[in-house]
Amino acid sequence: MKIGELAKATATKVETVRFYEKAGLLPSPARTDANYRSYGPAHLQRLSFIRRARDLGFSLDAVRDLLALADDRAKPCGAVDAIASGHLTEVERKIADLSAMREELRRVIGSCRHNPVADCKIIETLGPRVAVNAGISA
Amino acid sequence: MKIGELAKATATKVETVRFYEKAGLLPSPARTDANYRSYGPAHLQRLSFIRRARDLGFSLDAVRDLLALADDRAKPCGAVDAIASGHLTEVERKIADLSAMREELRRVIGSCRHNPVADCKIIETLGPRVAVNAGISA
DNA sequence: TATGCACCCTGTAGCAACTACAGGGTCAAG
DNA sequence: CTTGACCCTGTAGTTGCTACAGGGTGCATA
Repeated sequence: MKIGELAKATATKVETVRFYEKAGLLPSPARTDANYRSYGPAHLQRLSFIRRARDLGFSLDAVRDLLALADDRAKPCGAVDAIASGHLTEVERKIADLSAMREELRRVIGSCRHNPVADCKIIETLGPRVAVNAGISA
Repeated sequence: MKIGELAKATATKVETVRFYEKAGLLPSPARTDANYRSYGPAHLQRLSFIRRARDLGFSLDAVRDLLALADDRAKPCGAVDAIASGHLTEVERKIADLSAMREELRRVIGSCRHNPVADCKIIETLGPRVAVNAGISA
């Protein structure tokens, strides 16, 4: 399959596919006589892995690690586990942050309708979270 | 107060404060004789607003809009509301995605201990989400 | 056969939002 | 009077793409 098809199949832009190749995440495929990239099912598999991992918030570096581990199928699973565990912690933190944010946005949106900005709670909501213990002189 | 104090008070790096100034988010402060930036409480207020909004995932553009609206306190609240609503949708999507991810990570971490990578579920878990309706010939 | 048009190629430059120097100046303490 | 922590400007790097520019390929259609 050609790059455009692969891109479509994985909801990726063509440029991004080439970017992943240059970044060493996706192996360079065979080329046609016309120098077109020619992908097989393994590439599709791998790119969908990459996309999904990226969607799930793994950095390209983390994806690289994961792929390396996936390729070396004899190795014990501990390393994968470590990456995933580290990531889980991060994900849980993000969820907590975003949940707090969601509540504030809801509150803001709920309290904010049809009022002039002067009465808009968003400014208050977002404004006054200053670090206290910093010894500021003004 | 000097830039280092302001930075500390808002958990921001000095370079980032200067970056916000150059980006038009934080007004240029007065300077001392030594050409040091000299900030007042209004700057502290505004920077804490910026930091918090950024923390909550607003883009610099959105923050700029928010600040403009906050400055022009006569305007109706609708525009603020629109920005916040748009952002809420995004946040809810992110939370949903991350929650799904958290569940998968937990499952993976639970099932993956002490096995070789060949039996590691993380690869399966991340792999086979391919768009179906794309008319691929292989 | 020609001539579009969609697709492919490489390479480089740009985006957000910082972050990190390099190469200097300032100032208070010891 | 020097040492060290701070400040200044400016530029270049980072991540993860995205968007050209300037060209080549392949297939249908007039």
